[in-house]
Amino acid sequence: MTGRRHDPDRRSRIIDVCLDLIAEVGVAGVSHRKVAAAADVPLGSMTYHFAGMDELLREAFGRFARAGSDGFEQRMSEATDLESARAAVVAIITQDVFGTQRDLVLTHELYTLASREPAYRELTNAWMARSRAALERHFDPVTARLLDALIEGLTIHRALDTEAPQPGTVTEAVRRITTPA
Amino acid sequence: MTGRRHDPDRRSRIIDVCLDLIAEVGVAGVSHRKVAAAADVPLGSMTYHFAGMDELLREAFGRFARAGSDGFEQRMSEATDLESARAAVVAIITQDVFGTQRDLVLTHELYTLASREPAYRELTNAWMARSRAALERHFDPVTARLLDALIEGLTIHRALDTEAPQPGTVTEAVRRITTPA
DNA sequence: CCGCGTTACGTACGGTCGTACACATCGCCC
DNA sequence: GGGCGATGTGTACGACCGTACGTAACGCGG
Repeated sequence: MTGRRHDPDRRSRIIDVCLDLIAEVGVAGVSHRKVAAAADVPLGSMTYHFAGMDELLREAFGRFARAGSDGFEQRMSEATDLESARAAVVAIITQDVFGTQRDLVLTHELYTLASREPAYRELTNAWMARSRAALERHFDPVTARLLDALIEGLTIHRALDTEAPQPGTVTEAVRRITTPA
Repeated sequence: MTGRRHDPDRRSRIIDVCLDLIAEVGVAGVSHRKVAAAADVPLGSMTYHFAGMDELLREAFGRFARAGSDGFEQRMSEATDLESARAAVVAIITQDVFGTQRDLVLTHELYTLASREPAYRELTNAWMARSRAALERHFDPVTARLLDALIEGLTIHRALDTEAPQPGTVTEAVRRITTPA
């Protein structure tokens, strides 16, 4: 039971390093050998800890999705009224969950996998469900759904657009979407 | 006797087949050999027609982006007033540009590349610029920008969400975004 | 009809990949 | 202390990869 020689978080570290590597070279460029080298573990550790590349990828993106979801919920839970809820959504879009280039790239990689393979779609579905639930604490279901889509779209634009976005644009979009007829 | 010798559209066919293959197995799963087999051309044709994998991918996604852009412009050009412009946007989201699973997957693959490599970001930027210009024929610049983001977001949700979307949701979203204070 | 440049192809090479599997190293129990 | 499972590692194998390059098939001016 106690027989662990070294490095109890090795498995977890491999997963983290794998995410970093994906952000850098893409899922396409990741290999057992590169992850092993980056995590400074022997190649044999890869097959020892993970049944195959799929298992590693699924665990890595599972962790990533859960982390994003947690940040989202946290941010929304701090809002108390309509105005602060709107502000929370703006914060999520402009600085929070996808603030870094790393997270933006990882999000796209995950979506790409999800668009083709059902196993990954479960991850994105769970993520979207949690986001919507968090939004529904402050908005009606239809608005929550639309907001969720808007967040997605504005995030992507922020990721790909080269020209800097207007500061008030996001605020304006959130205001319009959260203003029913 | 070796047939095939003269085949003027070969290069073009390779590009099309490459897109199909990407949709099926992802950029990660594409190789010169697989494309050659799928297009029924010898392996040597790959290096003959394309300097390398990058060139093939860039041409393929260039064609894809231009096709999507064309459809977008066409659809918007048919609108004559505010109401028909709104309807055109709804049509784009729900049935048109990303109507097929193939196109959805390809869009994500392109975004993933663009999020990491500037060469592909030029493609997505040109695409987004054309979309915005088409929208600005009917909407003010800020609204056009927001609409563009909304289209992106709703499209992604349509792609990944398993549960069927409410029919009126998209219409409602477009109405809200295109209704300034 | 004949060279001959252009176009296109077949193949072979060096490299990276995932993974299996023999083997080393440890803690524990007797 | 000595065997013995459990835990972890090093390495080798076969598959697949991109690409370079020698060579064959063609069109055409002479």
